[in-house]
Amino acid sequence: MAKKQPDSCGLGPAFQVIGGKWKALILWLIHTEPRRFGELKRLVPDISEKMLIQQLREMEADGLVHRKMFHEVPPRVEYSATALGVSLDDALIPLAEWGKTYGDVIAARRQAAE
Amino acid sequence: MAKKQPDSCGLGPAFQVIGGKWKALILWLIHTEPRRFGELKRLVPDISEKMLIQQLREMEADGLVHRKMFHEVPPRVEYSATALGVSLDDALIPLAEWGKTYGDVIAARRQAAE
DNA sequence: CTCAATACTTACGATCAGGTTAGTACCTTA
DNA sequence: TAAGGTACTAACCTGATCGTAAGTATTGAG
Repeated sequence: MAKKQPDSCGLGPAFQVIGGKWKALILWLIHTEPRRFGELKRLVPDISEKMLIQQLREMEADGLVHRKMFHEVPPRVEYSATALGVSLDDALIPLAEWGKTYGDVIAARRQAAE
Repeated sequence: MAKKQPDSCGLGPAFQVIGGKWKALILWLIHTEPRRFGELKRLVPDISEKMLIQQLREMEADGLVHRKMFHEVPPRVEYSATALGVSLDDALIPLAEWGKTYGDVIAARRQAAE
């Protein structure tokens, strides 16, 4: 679970639910279409299975993600974003835009400072 | 320094510069008017001096914050947001709005799950 | 009768963000 | 002469976060 965040201006709760290394990326991947567990694993090759489930479970507990299991012969589970999850994803768009615009500047600056 | 973030959709760089427990709050406090070190300390009473300087230095290195020192008798330093810092702050507004809107829902949900 | 595929679960260890406490140098005021 | 305000700096420690590697249950294919 994410760290305690001080709160003024409402960013605290937001960072609590979306903070960490993987959650934003996972939410992004499921925010339009449902994805299976193994599908997500393939889409995010650097994540371990443990982390993937852990993050999905936490997001499910926070109401951002819906989990639907099919009782089939090879087990099958689909994860999708809830309305709350989609709203959060929308709120992240400007930040993503900022990153796309200034990411290179930041990277270069860090490179130079190394 | 923030954790390595995987990047697609541009959120990686953004989280790198604004991630962590204090940076967003600090940026918020200086994004309109310059603030002195001690002023920030008073405004964020729970932060330790070490963390405050550390975060300010990192944000300065990332070009979000400008540091101006006055060579005066009691030393004096003012921190202010650069144009880049202000643009990042703007990009955070929708996320802050989301937090203000759904923060209570999340908190209640976590309370219930405890 | 073993093997592969699915979606997990568990145990352990490493790493890193964050916190605590103390100390620095400068000058002013009492 | 001692205390206090300013803006730091440094050493050390804890605990959350993240990663690695292995094991689980089910069933169908070969």
